[in-house]
Amino acid sequence: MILARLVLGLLNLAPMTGYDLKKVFDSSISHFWAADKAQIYRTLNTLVAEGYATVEVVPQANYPDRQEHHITPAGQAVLLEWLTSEPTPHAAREPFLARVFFAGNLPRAQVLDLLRERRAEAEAMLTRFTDKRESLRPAEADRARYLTIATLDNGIAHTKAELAWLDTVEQDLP
Amino acid sequence: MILARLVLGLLNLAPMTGYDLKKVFDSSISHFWAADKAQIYRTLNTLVAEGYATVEVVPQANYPDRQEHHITPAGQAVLLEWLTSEPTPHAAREPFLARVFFAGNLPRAQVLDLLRERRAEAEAMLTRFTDKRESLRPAEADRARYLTIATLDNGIAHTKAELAWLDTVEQDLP
DNA sequence: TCGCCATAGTTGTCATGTCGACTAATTGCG
DNA sequence: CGCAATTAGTCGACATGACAACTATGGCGA
Repeated sequence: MILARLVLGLLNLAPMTGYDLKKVFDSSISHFWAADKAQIYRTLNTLVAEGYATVEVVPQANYPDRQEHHITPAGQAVLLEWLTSEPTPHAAREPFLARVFFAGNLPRAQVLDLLRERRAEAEAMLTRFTDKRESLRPAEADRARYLTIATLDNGIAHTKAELAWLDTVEQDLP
Repeated sequence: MILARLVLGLLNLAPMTGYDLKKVFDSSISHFWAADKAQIYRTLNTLVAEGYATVEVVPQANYPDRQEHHITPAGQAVLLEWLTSEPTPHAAREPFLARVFFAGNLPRAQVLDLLRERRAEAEAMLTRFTDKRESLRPAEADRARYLTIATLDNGIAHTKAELAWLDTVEQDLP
């Protein structure tokens, strides 16, 4: 489970509850990973069962108890191992390109619709990414911070590449 | 099932067996979709059950019978509907970026290793893509052909963007 | 006061993907 | 001659993901 590695990575930065993790996934991580709430909680359970994390129940005054999960040394070991292991080649899966591939029988106008919808999506993504990027601007001297920002820059670069591709296809489409 | 749509798209180009489909997926489609053999055969079964495809058994002299699957008018209808329907936003999932995000504690040299492995992968992809692109060069006047080539160009554009991103990260990494 | 929102987490079910083993005939290579 | 590869397809089991419903509590605004 790769999600287990990501969760360990986050727990390594700070102890967190499943609820916290979900929020981090939806904010800082959303540009390269999406995680289901139920999946996160189940992953935490397996991590505890495997000894890669421990739970500390923190009572709160007006809110439900926090089940704070802490990474263990064993957990840090598998995290490190994951980071340095051979990457398994990522299976391509691009639903939009699938549509484009089969859109040959459609009238030209409908193909252009398809492309314009994609453009709208890409433009929305680009503004989201650049906005976030602006808010993160300072402190690039430390490596960890530089790398997290670099993942955002990666998203920005790819989104721009997508827009440039759309430019040429919209122009040249016979 | 989105795989069902892709299979319908291919059956719409020509009647095929599951075996044929697998080969097409692994050659013409591999740059944007990966499909498991078992999954393809099961998808064909459901397509037949739903009335979107029919089977024609074609005996062969020296090889096992071919179970040629043909798209039906109903199948063509759902294919068309898919092509023109709202695209469902694609959940981001980039294992490599996940590693980069958490690689902050690693020594600089190991981060560079990670990046160089990625570069090797990207360069291999780029040559595969451009090779295929060379072999496909002529006949861009017809829209269907243009679009299938455009999906390849999309892969090339993104791979180049990835390499450019790697250039700057490898240079600037603190 | 009613209902919604935020906090925090659980459970169930279905869909989809993944991996590997298995059948079976034929062709080609060394 | 033997063995691997190609053609063609099937089956079972498990992993992963997705979606929704459900339990609780307390704060806040209309």
